[in-house]
Amino acid sequence: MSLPEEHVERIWRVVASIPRGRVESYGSIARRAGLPRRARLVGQALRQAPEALGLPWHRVVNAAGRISFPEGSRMHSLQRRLLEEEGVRFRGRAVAREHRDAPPDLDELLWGPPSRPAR
DNA sequence: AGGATGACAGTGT
DNA sequence: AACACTGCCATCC
Repeated sequence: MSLPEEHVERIWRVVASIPRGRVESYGSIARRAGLPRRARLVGQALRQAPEALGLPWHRVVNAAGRISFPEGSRMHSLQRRLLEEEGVRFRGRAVAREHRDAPPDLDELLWGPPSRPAR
């Protein structure tokens, strides 16, 4: 089986939509691309992304908020530098919470999205 | 053909 | 917080 070009492009689009100064996890990106539970595909799609696209690949971190390249590797330091350059701060090895995707709160889980029309 | 390998994640301890 | 284990799936020997 190969990774359908269609999937790859949806992933690229989602990554392109991550605003400056914020980060998003592989899993979250996969979900938003309509590929739930397939976080690994995000990494693969990113790996084969042409440089010319100018994707903000550095805004993609793992679920723990940490950079997935090995510590001390070139890619790791590059990613960290790019993030810090756009104002992202770290707490230890993880991106500070203020830059991560907002966790769904209990109210929303129980009551559903606020956009639902009131009776 | 089949096992190892990842730019991962969820759950359990 | 750090492991260990399992699910995941395209790629690469």
